[in-house]
Amino acid sequence: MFSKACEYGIKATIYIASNSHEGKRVSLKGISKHIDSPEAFTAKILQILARENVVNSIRGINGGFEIEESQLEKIQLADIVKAIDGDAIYKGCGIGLKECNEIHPCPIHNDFKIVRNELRNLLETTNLKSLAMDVNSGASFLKV
Amino acid sequence: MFSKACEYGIKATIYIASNSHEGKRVSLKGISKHIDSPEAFTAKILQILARENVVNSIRGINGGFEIEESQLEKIQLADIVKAIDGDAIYKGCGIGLKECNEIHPCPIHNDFKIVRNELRNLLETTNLKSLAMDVNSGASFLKV
DNA sequence: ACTAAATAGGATAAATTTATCCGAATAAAT
DNA sequence: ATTTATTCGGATAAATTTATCCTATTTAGT
Repeated sequence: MFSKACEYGIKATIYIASNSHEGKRVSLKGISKHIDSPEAFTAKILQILARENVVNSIRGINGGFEIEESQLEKIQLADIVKAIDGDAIYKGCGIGLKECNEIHPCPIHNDFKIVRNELRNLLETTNLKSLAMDVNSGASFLKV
Repeated sequence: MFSKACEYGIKATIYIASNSHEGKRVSLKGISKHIDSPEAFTAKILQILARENVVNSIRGINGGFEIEESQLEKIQLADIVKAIDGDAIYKGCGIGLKECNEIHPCPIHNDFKIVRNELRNLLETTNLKSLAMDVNSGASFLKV
């Protein structure tokens, strides 16, 4: 479904969010440890997310990654996915037709539309704050 | 969502089905032409599908691929996807946790479950015959 | 038997994704 | 100023996916 890079990106961002929500900045090392991801590869992904303004990166000693508290409710899962995998997954045709729509549908267009919209809805309406709070309360987990 | 191989596999199988439904056997060449896919790569995918008994392959002159009329209603999209990509896409965790379930959920588990089940339902209840008939009637398309 | 047309399957190449390494840049602390 | 901890970014490597090529095998027709 999502690329590995995107999976790491989602987990990393939620981890950063859950710490930012508690006023803590986290380092790459801490992130990859907590989400169980390869450090250098995770760094690349965080670079992308920082460039796309999903997370803030702070260089130098005591640096790391954080998200402004005020942003936590504004950033949606879709922002992360879009930055890393693009939006084909929740906008494109299920079997890769370039032109696939109501008047020129692929064979699974109508059924797939439902899945895609469900996914799109999930991604576009789930904000970081709620995800972070679930992790903080122990209601959900980022690894294993 | 699906791999390229799986997209080709789905399109190829529907194309074979739509011809089998009309009593016609089709060749690799004809398939890749009609679904707009690389011939040799498509051959590999058809090999897999033949091994998994999704399609029948007939070697030699006048050979090609076909599906028994009686099978058209029995084969579901899920059979194709499972043979090529496996079932992780409609059974696994959205962000790749090995253990992700009600008592140890990832942060998107509950919302993602809906998408996954919708997808699973689509794949497991859509049979080849209905897809083939739509293509034959001009209601849906396999390329562009 | 021979030929021609087709799939099977092994070897390999190209492209993309995933992953690592290392020096540069940055910033705080001493 | 120097040291130290950190991210940035370029280069490269490893793994996987996508794609091609070529020979073997199979089968129908002659």
